Amino acid sequence: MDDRRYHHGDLKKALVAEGIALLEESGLEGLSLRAIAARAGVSHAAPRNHFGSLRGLLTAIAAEGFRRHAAMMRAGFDPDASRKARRLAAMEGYVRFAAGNPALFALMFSPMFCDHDDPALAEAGGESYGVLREIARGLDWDKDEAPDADQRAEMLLWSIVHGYATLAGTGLFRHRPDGSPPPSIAEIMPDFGDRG
Amino acid sequence: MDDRRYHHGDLKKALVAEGIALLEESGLEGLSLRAIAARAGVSHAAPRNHFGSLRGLLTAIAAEGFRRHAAMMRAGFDPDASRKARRLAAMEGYVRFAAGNPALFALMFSPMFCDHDDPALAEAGGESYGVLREIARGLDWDKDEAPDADQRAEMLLWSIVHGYATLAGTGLFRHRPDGSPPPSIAEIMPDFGDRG
DNA sequence: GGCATGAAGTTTACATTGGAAACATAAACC
DNA sequence: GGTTTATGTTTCCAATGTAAACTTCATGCC
Repeated sequence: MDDRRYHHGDLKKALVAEGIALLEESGLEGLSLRAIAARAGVSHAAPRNHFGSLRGLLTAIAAEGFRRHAAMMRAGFDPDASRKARRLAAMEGYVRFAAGNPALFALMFSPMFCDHDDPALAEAGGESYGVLREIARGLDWDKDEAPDADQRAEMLLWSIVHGYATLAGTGLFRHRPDGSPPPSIAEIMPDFGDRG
Repeated sequence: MDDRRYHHGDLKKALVAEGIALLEESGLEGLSLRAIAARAGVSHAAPRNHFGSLRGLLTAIAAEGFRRHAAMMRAGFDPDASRKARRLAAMEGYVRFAAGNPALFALMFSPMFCDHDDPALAEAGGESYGVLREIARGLDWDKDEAPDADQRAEMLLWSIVHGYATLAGTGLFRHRPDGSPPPSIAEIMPDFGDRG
């Protein structure tokens, strides 16, 4: 294989990969269409053929991010564990992803950079949300008798874990009086019961 | 007063005000140093004297945002109401601010745009956080006996309300099956008790 | 095999942006 | 009254995303 060939082979995948790599090396501010293209060894106009615009490329990157996000949530999933344990494991995966990929995580939830109406992104996001639905099911909290109990349990759980991940990632949580790192998500998660 | 005078008078304040206005008119993507300067009727190099760089200006804008944020949280504060009622009122203020000023809210929490180490921003943010501490005090949840119960109550409350505000603002919460808007923060907030 | 067709990349050009430096104006201070 | 310093302006520059014209190459058809 000649590595100086005119056509790249699978530039689409390569651009997404290089974009993610660059994102974690230089953060969101270091990201640019030209930098990504250079890393992939193509001209800065090449991405246009595959993604239309920078926004399109970022949207594809975000979609890949959601796939990895979902995977990391599922990573600690022990099917034999209690529902409560699996719930916490998934939440910790959520937070671990945000902490390990801060720039990518920020991109994924920024309508400024990526287009949440894009079908591919919506599907990838749905994959991630699916895990959340799974662990929210059966969550027993004080308002469970009402009609949309399920949706509201999902929203509560999502709010807690997303808020924690975002604030922790932004470095806004203060250290403990003794200088140790702030409490983990497990330490602030209320001990909700389970129905069924 | 001649409005063509060379010196502006209070350009510093004007730039922050125009920045916020532009932010809510055109969103974060419409924001630029040159656009703000033009709105204030000065050249694009003028802001440099007061803020050093675009990042400095955005940081000042974020600080003003936090002041308004704190004010809106305090807006529904009835000193005679129960602690629980005040807590919910402040949380609703938090969410209302985010919904009413989506771009400013996003800016305030984006380390990409503003410098959270800036003393002025830190102080303004502290003002906002102070309200949160106030309403978190006495929150009775299942882990309250432990040592840093207070900090953990603050973090939990903050995570819930910030997560909700962010996700709702990004439009990620789905509408109800019947088409009505997603549950409010009051509808998903667990009914924690109060100590003391 | 030869050749049209279109996908995939490159080159060039352009408007916009933030920042830097040199300069102009006015206010403040002695 | 003259100097100094804050405050704005002008001009220039490098970087960025987009667009259009051009090039290369793979594919399908006769």
